[in-house]
Amino acid sequence: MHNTDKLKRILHKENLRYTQQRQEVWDEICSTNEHRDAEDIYNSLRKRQTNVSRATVYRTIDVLVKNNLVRRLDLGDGRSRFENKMGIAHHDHIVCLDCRKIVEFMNEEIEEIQEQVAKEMGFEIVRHVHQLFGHCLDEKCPNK
Amino acid sequence: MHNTDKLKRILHKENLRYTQQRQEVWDEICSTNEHRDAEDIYNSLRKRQTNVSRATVYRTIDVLVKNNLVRRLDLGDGRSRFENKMGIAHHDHIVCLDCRKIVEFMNEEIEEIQEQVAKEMGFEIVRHVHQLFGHCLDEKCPNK
DNA sequence: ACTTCTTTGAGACTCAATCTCAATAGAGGG
DNA sequence: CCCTCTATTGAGATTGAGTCTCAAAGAAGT
Repeated sequence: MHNTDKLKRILHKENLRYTQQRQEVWDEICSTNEHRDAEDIYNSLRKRQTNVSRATVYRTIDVLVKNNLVRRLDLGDGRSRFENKMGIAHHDHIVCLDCRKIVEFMNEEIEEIQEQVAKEMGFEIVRHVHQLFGHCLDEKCPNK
Repeated sequence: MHNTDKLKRILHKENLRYTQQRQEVWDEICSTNEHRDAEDIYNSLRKRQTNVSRATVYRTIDVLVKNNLVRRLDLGDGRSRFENKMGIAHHDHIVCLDCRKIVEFMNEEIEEIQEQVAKEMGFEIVRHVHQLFGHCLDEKCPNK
């Protein structure tokens, strides 16, 4: 995997050292496409005997987010979720209020209009948050 | 002012009592169109000799938000902002990363497309969050 | 006025996230 | 390979927004 190279590159750029712990955190984040919070990631590491402290998990995630290897997701419930961003196209999220399922969506038209709107109002967009909350029509969803 | 009527109506609907403190909090929120957090509102009340406890401020805001008199805004910085919603049309927000200025925007086209997208993905939207973060081109902005 | 039930306030508590600082460990030079 | 110079780590303390507790105060109906 080139996960190691990628990590080494950004650490070097940031004048940070390549350490076992940072590699472990990055590996763990790359291991799934779920939307996990820092505590989940910390627990997954412990479960496989990899002891990285909570502080290091948080610190490493910050570096990864800053360098666009990871995306921070704020769903308004007080803890940040994280998703691996490597080779993943931009998208936003729809969240089911009943089963907490998170689905991704992407609409080029919305992206363009929002860019246009910002321009008209004298802003240069750096990032955006677009989340839809509602009820899914899934059979297995507790609401049905 | 009909602020009193409106408040009394929702308190009655919720089987809650009409109290001086709840009126004070609601009045304070109605007094500006800024996007303030709970602490700001609490401090404003104290400044004008109106002693309402922090707990009551939070509790009252929750009731107001639940009943659509107030909107809760989560800008991802860890504290909720609130805005009076009375007679205010729906809108979303653009935030300047440099001067923290908050500007409102509304685009019917985006609203329609997002509704369409959700439908296609099997969701019924209840609410949404759409925020743009970037740099404003204002002369007075520290970035310039 | 009496009774009942809700609300309030002060401060304790929660929980995610950040900070502290002594001990540990990269990375380059000799 | 060792040494020195820093950066990093981990355990636990701390922060800060928000919530909870519970005794005292206050609505609202009779």
